[in-house]
Amino acid sequence: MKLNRQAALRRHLYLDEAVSVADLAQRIGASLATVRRDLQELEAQGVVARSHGGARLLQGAATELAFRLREQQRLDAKKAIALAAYALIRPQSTIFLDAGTTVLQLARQIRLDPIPLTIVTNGLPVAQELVEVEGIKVIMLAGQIRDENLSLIGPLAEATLERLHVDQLFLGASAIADDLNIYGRDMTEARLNERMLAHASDRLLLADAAKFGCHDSYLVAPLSSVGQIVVDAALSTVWRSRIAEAGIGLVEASGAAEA
Amino acid sequence: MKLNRQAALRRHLYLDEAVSVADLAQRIGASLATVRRDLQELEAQGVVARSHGGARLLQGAATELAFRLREQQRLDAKKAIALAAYALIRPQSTIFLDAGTTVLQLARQIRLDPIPLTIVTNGLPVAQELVEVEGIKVIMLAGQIRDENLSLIGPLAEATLERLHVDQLFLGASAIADDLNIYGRDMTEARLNERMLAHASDRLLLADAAKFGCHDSYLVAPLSSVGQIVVDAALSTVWRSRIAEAGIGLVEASGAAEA
DNA sequence: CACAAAAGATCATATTTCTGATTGACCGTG
DNA sequence: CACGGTCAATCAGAAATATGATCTTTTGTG
Repeated sequence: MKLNRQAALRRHLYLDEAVSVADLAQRIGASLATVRRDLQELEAQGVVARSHGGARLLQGAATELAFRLREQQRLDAKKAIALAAYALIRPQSTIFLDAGTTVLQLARQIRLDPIPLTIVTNGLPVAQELVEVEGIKVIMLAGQIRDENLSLIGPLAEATLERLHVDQLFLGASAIADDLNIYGRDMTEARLNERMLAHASDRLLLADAAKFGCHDSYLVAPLSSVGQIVVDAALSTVWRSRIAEAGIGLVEASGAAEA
Repeated sequence: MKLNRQAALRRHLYLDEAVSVADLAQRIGASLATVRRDLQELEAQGVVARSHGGARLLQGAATELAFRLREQQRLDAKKAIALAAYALIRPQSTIFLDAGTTVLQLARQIRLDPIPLTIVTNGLPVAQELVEVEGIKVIMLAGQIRDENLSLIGPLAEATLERLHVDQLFLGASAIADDLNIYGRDMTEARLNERMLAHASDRLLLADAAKFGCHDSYLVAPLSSVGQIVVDAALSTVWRSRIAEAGIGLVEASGAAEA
């Protein structure tokens, strides 16, 4: 009850930047006193800043919230894809996990059912997930932390990459456009992702159906530079044939994913 | 109440490896049912494994618990030292924070009262603390994650270091022995710490009084390789004069420094 | 300085959570 | 198969927490 309410508060604050206490109380259906108390808590957590009459999200919390939301989008598809990708991992090998939300689900899967592996990643959440898991050795790239998705990027990350080679690369993507190219949201991260491709024997792209036919700002690499694509069942036949024409392997995640 | 009890459970499990439910109930002063429920929760959290009659800590949780305990030890002294060190930071500069628990307190202090800085670290908890803090740019070293304190170590970390130079280095230590050398608990990390010293203009050692006169396994560097030492008020006069003799600056943390 | 809106404090009620006892089910052992 | 020990489920009382109303204090505004 309380948590729902606070989540609703966050959502409204995220949507509206700055909202009055009275507004929030009305929208959520709680008393002014309760909203104030909730805002107090959120303030103590460093999520919001309060002023007379209202409150607004702190800049840091906004990006964190956006990340959480992105993580929840098409969660079932992501879990299904992660499960299919999990089946492709070879024990005792070295794999690379990038910093996307789909790949994060793969990390969760590995945590739930550990396989002896060396895992290289540039994603803080991925590392967090796999730390202290039995049989998993985690190696991180260097770099500057990108707040938006807690990835490590930049020259230092690329330099670290130069010293590594992995058996399998599991790559996420922001968009797979109609021109058969993979696109990303951040320039430096897109460039890093492109470099990753050169340092892996097998290259797998993890992308749910909604990513296909979209576009984003920065080119990562042509789709043909990956060997296999793991998608959920919702992918259109048009795209299936396109991928087949391009000679890229397609792995379809079966059904909905449950624990 | 409940949290205290569960903390007590963890502690007993940490001390005794495997303990019977009846034992735990008696030691903690709760009913069997309560202990079982608590163990259920801890099991769901992945902290313990239960078997008929008792429970034991999972290997991963043990190291995490040890870290938490270490973090709590002499917490007041660490906070006081962190506060004193905080005052020495110059805005707009680039500083290095190592992966120790004292330095982690410094990171907390910076988070509470942000200064525009570029912060380089090899500690995951430090990065976690400073991510998304206004005005702070966080850069991580590469490397393998060491479970015991979530630090990044190894050849990759050292290689990253080669590309960096910072204005100030804030170094923790496991022990400052009578031979006026700094010692560490892990060989690879000790070596990394030694390398850090070469890449900083100012070198500060953060250590509470209890660290002096102790010994540990791996040599980091001679004490004289740091320019200043930040300690709490409890440091003995013997050590004060020793440090003065060695020509090393001493910064004393004011305020509370009791166990 | 006066006014109104908002925030804080206090309190009684409602709700949730926690706890230990009881019961019956489920092992493994002799 | 009987037995001792352990576990899960259920329940009722106790304790903690959440909530909204009311009242007082603070804050911002003209």
